[in-house]
Amino acid sequence: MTETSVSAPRWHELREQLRARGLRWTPQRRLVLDILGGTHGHVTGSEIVELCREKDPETTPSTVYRTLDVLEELGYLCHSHGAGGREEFHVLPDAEHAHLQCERCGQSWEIDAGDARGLVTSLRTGRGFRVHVGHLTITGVCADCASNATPTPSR
Amino acid sequence: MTETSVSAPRWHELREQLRARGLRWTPQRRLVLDILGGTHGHVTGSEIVELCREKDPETTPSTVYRTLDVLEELGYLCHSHGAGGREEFHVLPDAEHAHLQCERCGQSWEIDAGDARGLVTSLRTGRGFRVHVGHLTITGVCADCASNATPTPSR
DNA sequence: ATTAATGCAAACGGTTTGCACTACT
DNA sequence: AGTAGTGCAAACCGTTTGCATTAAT
Repeated sequence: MTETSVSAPRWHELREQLRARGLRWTPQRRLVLDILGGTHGHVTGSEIVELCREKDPETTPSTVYRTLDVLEELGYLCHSHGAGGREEFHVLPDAEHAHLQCERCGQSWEIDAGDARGLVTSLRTGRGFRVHVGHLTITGVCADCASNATPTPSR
Repeated sequence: MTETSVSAPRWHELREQLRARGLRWTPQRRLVLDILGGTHGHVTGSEIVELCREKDPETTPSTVYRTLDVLEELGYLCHSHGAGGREEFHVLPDAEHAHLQCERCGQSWEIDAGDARGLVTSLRTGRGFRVHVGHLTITGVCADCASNATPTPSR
């Protein structure tokens, strides 16, 4: 009942969802899902490929990307675009959260939707714009970097 | 399009800034600046290349990108990463603004920093995180698309 | 037996780089 | 004259695609 790993219990769900659509449960898909279950925040596509290769060096990028597409269609993931302009995926959490990313050190944190609530509701009531919170990445400078006051990198 | 562009008056400033750094004022840089002066919101790097080519078909991508780098260093521009993961540049406005972008229709709007103020201050006081407002792109669904209720595109 | 999914290799698209040449200053 | 900037072509990197093959159903 209690989940030590997030991915294991989700396999069942996923297998069913795949079946329901006439799609298939393959070792490669399982691996990707497994990797994703072990990640915390964002991961870029190529990082996922990398991680998969650590477990199975045979892993092919195309398969991984295709799997990510499927997982996103099924609503297991969503992707956004990070500071480097690369695709970043993250497992959909129970509550959608936004991301905070430091431009200096590159670290990122999740912030819960409540932190953004004011913004979200004002945009919705004011303009009818529905913010996709899970897609929201806020960049800036984190507390550590701000106090260490390193000169801003040019790019 | 009437060319009461914003760029002309800025040429002087820019020339001086370039000179002050021992950098040079070239026709290519002028062209890029000219193009940028005629844009409103975001433009991707390749769009800028494209636009430059319309005025001068000889335009080379590398030159454009290098110019954009210089302009950003000088503080005339900043770039962020849009929905397609491509680099998006925009001329720095007097007041920094954030961007609102619709996931369905792709349109985007500028929102003034005030709209995001609650978020910005709460992150700053709560976590010491300084939001880079000009870098903030909020995605979601705009009023029109929400009412037309088109099925969400897969990607 | 079907036909979805894989693996490969090649293509792609935006961006970057090395280098010889050009042209601002 | 000196050196920043240009143009070209090739490299790059992450991602995508076509196609023949494999394997889940």
